[in-house]
Amino acid sequence: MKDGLLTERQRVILRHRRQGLTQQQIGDIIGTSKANVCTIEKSAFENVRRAHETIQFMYTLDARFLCVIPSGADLLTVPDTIFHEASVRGVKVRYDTIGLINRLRDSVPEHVKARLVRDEIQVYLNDDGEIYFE
Amino acid sequence: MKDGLLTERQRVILRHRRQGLTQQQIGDIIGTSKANVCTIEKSAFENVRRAHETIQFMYTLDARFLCVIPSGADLLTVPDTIFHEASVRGVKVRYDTIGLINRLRDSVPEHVKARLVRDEIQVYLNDDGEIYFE
DNA sequence: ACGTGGTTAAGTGGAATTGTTTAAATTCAT
DNA sequence: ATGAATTTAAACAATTCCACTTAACCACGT
Repeated sequence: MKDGLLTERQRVILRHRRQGLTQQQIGDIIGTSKANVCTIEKSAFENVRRAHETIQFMYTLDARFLCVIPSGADLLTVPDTIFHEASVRGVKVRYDTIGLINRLRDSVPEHVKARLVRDEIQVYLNDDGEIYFE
Repeated sequence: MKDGLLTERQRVILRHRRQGLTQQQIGDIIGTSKANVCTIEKSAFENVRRAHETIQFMYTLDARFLCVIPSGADLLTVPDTIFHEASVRGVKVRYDTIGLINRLRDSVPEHVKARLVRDEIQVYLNDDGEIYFE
């Protein structure tokens, strides 16, 4: 029954940082190097990012699988695919073409390179038209 | 650059679970025992709980320390303590007495037993009157 | 050019997590 | 109360994560 993702060390550093202290100052206080403070702070942010991603995933549980975008697809063809699959299921997607592309880029940027889909992407659709990528 | 907290195994089990499958059925599908499915599902939920707690903590970063509720305090005395400390700082709490108690129970249920505060609770206050417990 | 603040990379010891099995215990509907 | 579903405990190997050091690198303002 541990508490959050962040370690005591990570929390302390985030707190001090929010107070405006420099990494060097924090290092002096907690007795370590500025490089170490930097590393710990970085992994703290990484943990927060993963926490968000995890919560995001839980939303996709309420969504149903819609389709898969194959690796190598042209990014600009993705919205039409999604609109079509959604209309088949009788659901109106709550994004337009541009909105969908932006949503995709925000959600799984590591799977997109310019106009190219570099890795296969799973698409999920909510009853209220929300879209999730994975 | 890993993605969320949940492992592939944990995500698959949560998905199948949401589809209504039993642990035995899932065990057959992914090739392991029902006991193992249970364990993995449990640790998945544990991870989700920690994700929530983590982003909850991030909110407290924007908040300032308000006061500490000592272990053994009567739950019903907590709101008045908080209202008083908040008014000293010139901030209007955005909850009434009942709302605060509910907020507290939702936020740190493991620190509350009936009317008794069993473990010390840190209280944080936002500029807009939001309250966070830890 | 120097100092300050921040970031990065490689490596290390120790702690924690994951998936697993086996076996026992518990809940729960019929 | 019988059986199915779920939960728990203990133990284990493999993996991952944490904090840390050292040493270097980048960007800046003076």
